Amino acid sequence: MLNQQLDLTFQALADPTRRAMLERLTRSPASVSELASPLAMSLSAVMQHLDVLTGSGLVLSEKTGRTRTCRLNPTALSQAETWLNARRTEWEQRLDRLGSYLDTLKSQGNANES
Amino acid sequence: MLNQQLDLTFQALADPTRRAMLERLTRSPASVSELASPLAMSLSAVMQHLDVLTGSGLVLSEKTGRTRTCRLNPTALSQAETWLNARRTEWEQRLDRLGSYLDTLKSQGNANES
DNA sequence: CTGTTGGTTAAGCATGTGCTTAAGTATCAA
DNA sequence: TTGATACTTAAGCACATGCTTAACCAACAG
Repeated sequence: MLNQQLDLTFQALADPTRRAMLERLTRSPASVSELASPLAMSLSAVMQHLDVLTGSGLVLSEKTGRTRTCRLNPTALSQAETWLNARRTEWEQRLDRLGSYLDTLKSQGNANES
Repeated sequence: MLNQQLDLTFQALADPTRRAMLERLTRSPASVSELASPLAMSLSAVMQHLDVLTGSGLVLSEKTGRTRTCRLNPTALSQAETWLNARRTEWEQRLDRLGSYLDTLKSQGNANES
């Protein structure tokens, strides 16, 4: 299912540490220890966050020598953005329809009201 | 931090049942049992999902008589959308700055096969 | 008043999440 | 080869999550 992808993406985005890592990666690719250095937790914990991020597809990484370089993958990001955008758009369209419906009611009401 | 709001919002969005409830609410407001009827779980479970949705601010509800009517709150939605948009935009700006460098990297080392 | 409907609350349980420490495995440098 | 560096894996623990069932309360309807 494609929805499973959204599960993983939103779940990954739900943690402030992981969002901080993503914000770091929007500036430039980084190694695991570069990602870890500003964070007040063990390297192992950062690795586990990184697993969530790569598991969701939000982050790609490859290893050269003994360092792993991580970078943002915008595809998964824009998929989540698309879902949110669709919801907001549908909601606004509904509001528009409701608006004109209310307008109709109003003019009808003027005719029907005693 | 105001980021706690993002935690709650993304956490709420990370569950397929809750996203289904939101999609239902984009069409029209609904009562708790209307929200529950297409879902294969107890009313109590739906209530708990609803608590998460209202707790994140994504859904507003008010009770009249014995029925509670729920409706979408687009504000929290667009806040999450804004965060995603900012990340993608920053990433694209970075890509623009480094575009030719990435092309160089690609033609250098990566003999990418199917 | 009596029963039904619509919702709410509480308890319990299995599984998931976010850490920790400890013990690896490969590089790379000297 | 010896040792530091950069990550990796495993185990364990406290707490959160996503359900369940059961009991409960507050409108209505008859």
